[in-house]
Amino acid sequence: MTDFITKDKRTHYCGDVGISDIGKEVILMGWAHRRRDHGGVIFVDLRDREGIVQVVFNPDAGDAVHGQAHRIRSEFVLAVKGKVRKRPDGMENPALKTGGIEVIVSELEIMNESKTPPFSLDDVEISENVRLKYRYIDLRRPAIQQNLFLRSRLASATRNYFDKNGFIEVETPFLGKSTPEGARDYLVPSRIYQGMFYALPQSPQIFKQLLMVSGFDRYYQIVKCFRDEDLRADRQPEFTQIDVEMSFITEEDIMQIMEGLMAVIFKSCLGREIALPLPRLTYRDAISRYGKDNPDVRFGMELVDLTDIVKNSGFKLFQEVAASGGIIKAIKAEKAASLSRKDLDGLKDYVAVYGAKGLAWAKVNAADWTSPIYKFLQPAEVGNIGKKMNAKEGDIIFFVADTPRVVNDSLGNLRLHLAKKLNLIDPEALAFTWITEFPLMEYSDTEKRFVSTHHPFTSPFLEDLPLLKSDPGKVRARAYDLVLNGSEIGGGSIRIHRKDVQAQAFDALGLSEEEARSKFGFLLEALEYGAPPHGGIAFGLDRLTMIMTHTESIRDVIAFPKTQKAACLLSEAPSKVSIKQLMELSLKIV
RNA sequence: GGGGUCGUAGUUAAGUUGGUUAUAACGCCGGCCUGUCACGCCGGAGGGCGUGGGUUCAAGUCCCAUCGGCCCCGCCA
Repeated sequence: MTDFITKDKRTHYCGDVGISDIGKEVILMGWAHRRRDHGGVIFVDLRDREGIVQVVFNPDAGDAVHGQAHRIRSEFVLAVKGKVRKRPDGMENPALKTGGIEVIVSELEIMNESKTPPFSLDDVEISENVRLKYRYIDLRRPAIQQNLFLRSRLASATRNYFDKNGFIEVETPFLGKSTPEGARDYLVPSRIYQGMFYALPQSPQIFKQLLMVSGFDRYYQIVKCFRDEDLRADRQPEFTQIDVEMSFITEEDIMQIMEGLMAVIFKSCLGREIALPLPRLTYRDAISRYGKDNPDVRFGMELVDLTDIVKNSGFKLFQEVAASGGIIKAIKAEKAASLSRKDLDGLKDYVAVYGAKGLAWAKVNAADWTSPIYKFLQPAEVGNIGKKMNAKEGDIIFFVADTPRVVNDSLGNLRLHLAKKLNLIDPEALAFTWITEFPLMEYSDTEKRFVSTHHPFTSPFLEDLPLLKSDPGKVRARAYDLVLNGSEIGGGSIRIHRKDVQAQAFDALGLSEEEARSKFGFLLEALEYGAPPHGGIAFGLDRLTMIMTHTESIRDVIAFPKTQKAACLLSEAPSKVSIKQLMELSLKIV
């Protein structure tokens, strides 16, 4: 009897056995992916993380091998010893990396049996609740394993890059202090201080700034962050950031370092070259041309402002919107004849989600337009619009007239929607854009005050400082986001390093000195002890992995993700806790 | 907080205007089979339709509530 593992070590991964191993005796361990039992000869596809190889059980191998092989079922764990053989002529399987060879088994151990799995690893369309409940089986699927391997290589390349460039990785606390502003905190009750709570970090923001005050100069960390907000296809309550902070630098230095990181990551993980430097767009231009601050620039179809052309239009709606301070913008879908009348009407519902009360469209013909609004427009208007939009026969123009916010929002999203529908996006393209000059703060209708666009420690442009009191919405921030293929993959800023400027910022945010002192007192005090000029950035590791693996869901790049209701179907978290636990924390469920 | 969509054997789905014992494929179990690779052939088991109410002579099919998966708006500095 062979003593697998203790004496006979595995010699190869299944997927690594190849032509060069012909004639060798190998020892393989893995899972029975599929069996084909012919009564006589039995074939088993043996699978491990590196791939699949066909192992063959011949009747002449004896009962201890061939007899046992009849018992093998899906996902049994096997160890086999055997000789690698070139497959007989015409029996090769080109679909398999190892399809040129097979292993003739001389010894077999069934190391473990398996219940019949709830789903086949080959089925692609298993409902997600089943997949998540049996995540450990789901994670056996090669496609997901590939995602996690790439994620690991990405993290490794990142650490390597920062190590080479003089950065130090420092761990910051998970149990911290709840801060106002920003996302809802996950809270952790304190046993020792009854009635008090820690908060899990939304990001290590303040601590990394303190590390700059301490003189570490260049910090990075690959770190979990927690935000108790509602989930989306690209949002999980716990997610991973590549967090960076540097001292004695400007925006340019940070952007340059991060562009280098992107180049290294894409080169080492995917073999792709990134042309540097990366293109930039101001926030203002991004909104104006794409309607969003995370524009997908893999295709055109930019937003065109028609307000001047149609403000005196025969179409009353355009006239009224323009008169009341609104704007009229349009996008042009080229050669969009494939869109039916029904499609066009359906798009109305699509933009309604973003607050648009209507969506006008116009099919451009050789001499006129087919459009519900054509009859209201003067010929000169039609001509000017067509000219400004460079419209050609077969194009379709979409108009939205509303407040700037609604117009940009709805057309910006419609642009994306149409691009997908019309197949305008090259799935292999990598379109990076830096977005700069964000507004420092925006007015919040719900809070009835100005709130930070980025966070309250973001430095304003010095020349805009005087506006902080008079017109806070106009102050530009020294903040920057990196957008890749329409997804915000990172963002950061130059921080305020002087206490007096920080106080002005808090003041503009409506935070009193006492409030600021009680919430951020330790940071304010630190700024008084020789804080260097500093700034940083944080990247979303999960989103970056999504783009690199072409996955639609963040759950496909996280080993054990939460559902949209923030539950773990595998472990059944969250769960009730015992009265005893509650008592220790002096908590009562209301 | 709101909108949409889905929930029927282990899995993926079908299920007519409510009407006998709820279909299929794959999987599973048993038998046969020495070159398959989605092996093949023969036979078989398996669910009462997410859950709880209601309407009806009769409910996967209609109504109400509720639970859960997914997508979106709000939210996410």
